Amino acid sequence: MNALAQFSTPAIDVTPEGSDYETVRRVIEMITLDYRDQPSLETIAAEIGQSPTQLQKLFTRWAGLSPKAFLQAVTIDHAKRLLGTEGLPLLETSYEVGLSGPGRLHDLFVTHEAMSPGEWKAKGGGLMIRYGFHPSPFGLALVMATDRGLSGLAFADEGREREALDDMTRRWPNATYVEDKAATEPYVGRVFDRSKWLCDRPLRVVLIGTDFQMRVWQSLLKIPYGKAVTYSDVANDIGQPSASRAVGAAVGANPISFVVPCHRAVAKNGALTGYHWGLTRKRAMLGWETGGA
DNA sequence: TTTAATTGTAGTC
DNA sequence: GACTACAATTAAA
Repeated sequence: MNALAQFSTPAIDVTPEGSDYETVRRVIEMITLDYRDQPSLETIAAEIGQSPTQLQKLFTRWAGLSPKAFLQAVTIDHAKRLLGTEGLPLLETSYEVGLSGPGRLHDLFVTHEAMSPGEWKAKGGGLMIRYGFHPSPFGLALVMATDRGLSGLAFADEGREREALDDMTRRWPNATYVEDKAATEPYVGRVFDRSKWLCDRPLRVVLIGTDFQMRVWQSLLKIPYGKAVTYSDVANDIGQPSASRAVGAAVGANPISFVVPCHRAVAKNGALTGYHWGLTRKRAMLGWETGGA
């Protein structure tokens, strides 16, 4: 229970970046939710308690786009464009990776190892997972790592750290969890700093899930930066065209969000559908990538 | 816009 | 094992 108390303490201003996202999140929420009666920047600023100019600046610094441009970047039209051009690159690319091995997957150089639940249960029963909370451009990030590589990445709103932790530990109940910020910290820098994406040393991740989920995730890893695919595209890619619904479920179960670019999967009509850690965050990621590209 | 068809998971019995 | 509810869907009426 002591640990609990520690988590529930709302960390108000962990870092500048952390609180920035909180502000940005609210802005995105407002302009996307009430797109019908498009609140002006002034209205939003007033609501949040900041001056319009200040807000404008903050937002642009964060996303690389003005709020207006950002809004446009997450519209259906834009998503459609990401989908449409260049035919079907996803389907062309063949798997050059077996179950495990290095690969140039999207723009992050990632090596992934697959582990089935059975394997996990047998071998991973006593496995230790180190975790830690770190600030990220999308709020507080919960990072989990085994000695073989990154195994989980989740997000938490401020004060909700406990929820995220529960959500992740529930997936692999047999593991031992130890808080160890020092061990997880390096991953954060690597993942959220785009300048470090191209690097000679691959990022090592460990995928834990069923066979089907693994195929889905590997498929997602092939989506290039700034592109998007539909759930049925993925379903096609793994050879089960009618399983789009199941693909959705598998995508949602992805334990390493962001690294596995689940935010690049959209519905067929271009709309952004659900997201485990909040639709707003999905929009934020997509917009963020658009801005930096 | 509502509806029916669909598939892999996880939980229950 | 079988059965059921559920999920980031989709195509069709």
